[in-house]
Amino acid sequence: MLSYTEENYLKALLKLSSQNQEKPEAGTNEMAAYLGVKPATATDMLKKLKEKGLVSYEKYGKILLTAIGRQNGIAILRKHRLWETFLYEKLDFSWDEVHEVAEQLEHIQSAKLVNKLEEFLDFPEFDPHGDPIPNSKGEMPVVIKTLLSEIEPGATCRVIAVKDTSKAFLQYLEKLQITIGTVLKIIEVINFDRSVNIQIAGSEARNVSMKFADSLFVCR
Amino acid sequence: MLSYTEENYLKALLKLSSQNQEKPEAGTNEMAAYLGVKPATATDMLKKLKEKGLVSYEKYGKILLTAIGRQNGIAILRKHRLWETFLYEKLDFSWDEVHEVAEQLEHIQSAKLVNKLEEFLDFPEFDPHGDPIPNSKGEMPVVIKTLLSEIEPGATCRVIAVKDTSKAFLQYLEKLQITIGTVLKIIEVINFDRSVNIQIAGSEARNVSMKFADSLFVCR
DNA sequence: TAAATTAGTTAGGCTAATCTAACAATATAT
DNA sequence: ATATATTGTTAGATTAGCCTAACTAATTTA
Repeated sequence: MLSYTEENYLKALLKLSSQNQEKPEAGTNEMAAYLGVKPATATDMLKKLKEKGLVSYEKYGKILLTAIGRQNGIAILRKHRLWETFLYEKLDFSWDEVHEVAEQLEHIQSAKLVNKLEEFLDFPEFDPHGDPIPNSKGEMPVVIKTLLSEIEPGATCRVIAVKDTSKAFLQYLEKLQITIGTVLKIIEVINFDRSVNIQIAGSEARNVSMKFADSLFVCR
Repeated sequence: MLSYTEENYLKALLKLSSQNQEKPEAGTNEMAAYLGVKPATATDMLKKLKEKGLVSYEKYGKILLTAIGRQNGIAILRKHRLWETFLYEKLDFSWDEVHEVAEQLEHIQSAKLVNKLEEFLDFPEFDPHGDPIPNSKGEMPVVIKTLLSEIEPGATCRVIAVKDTSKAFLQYLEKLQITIGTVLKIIEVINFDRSVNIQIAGSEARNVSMKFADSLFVCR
């Protein structure tokens, strides 16, 4: 049985390692920053997780999840995303509110609960942010994600996920009436500041920043 | 903000003090036994809760919840019973399975979550065991509960709640097809062992033990 | 490549919640 | 009313998760 805290470390490690496929390991400082603790604390916990066979790591070396560690991490991710979906779809939570409550709900221990919840939600494949939900075997759909900033002018694309899940960004999206599935047309890229003129769901064109275009995943 | 553990102490105190109206206080040993800790641990926590103004108590004296302590306890009870209702009604959990998962869910911190959940469940007044669910103001319906063992022979009554919530009892009830609302007719009380012959929802009469008749609340 | 910077570890301490063992107060029974 | 039993408290130790300060290893830069 994993503690609340151990689960958070595994989830962080999973998140950080899946961020770029090329670098499937994380650093102590990076982890600590992500979890809001000091590096010394992370070192302690890593030793403990290593003892338990959940991560592989040597002093000053790379930190990697073991198969079991990854499996556990995915189980938590699954719960997190199912709960987000529940809050969004059934309880009318907004896009930017679901995360912090799901952070708590993901630690509830009950295999029956998560499976029944999944059934109740009709086996969703994606959470409200467009991220894939692992099934009970830990498998999840692989989606080729492209940043909005990488789409060539003139092309049309569909929003499939957010890269940035901060409240500020999610609230801005809501204001722009952009959600998962919204169709965007790239009108032009302004060379001066790399900002982009886009058309949202066929309405009038408007300008968004480079930072914005770098925070949204779309598919062509 | 209360810790997970503090919440459990408040809930225990509320439970023990509402058990008999005549004795609205609990003892250290009683509390400790209920929570599965040693009396010394309970003493420590009581001092802490007193510091925080949640219980009133002096060394070797009676333990009572303050108004604020009671309020907090009721809020937890409300969450517990709403989650039980959710699990039972929406996720097809059985009567005897809801409690242990609700024990975890009741500690989730989000005012919005509990209110939205209540709305989603259509403002239920009673949980699956027949216990009243406090509303957002902490009020709950007062129900006059009579034990099955106190009903006179020949009379008819309706099951309104269970006194014993153990798995063994709940599973037995399920087997007998007794649930909240089931109508029971008392045929006779056997003097020898105080067992009772009852008719369940109009079907054939059968004998149940004194212990059984002492574990079920009915209304006339 | 040597110095400076960054990343990571160790040692020692703190707090919350638990324990055991010993003790003190209260209640009960002859 | 005193002895016994029950109930409750204190003191001191333990563990998990966190901290700071001081250190060491690895990496980057001049």
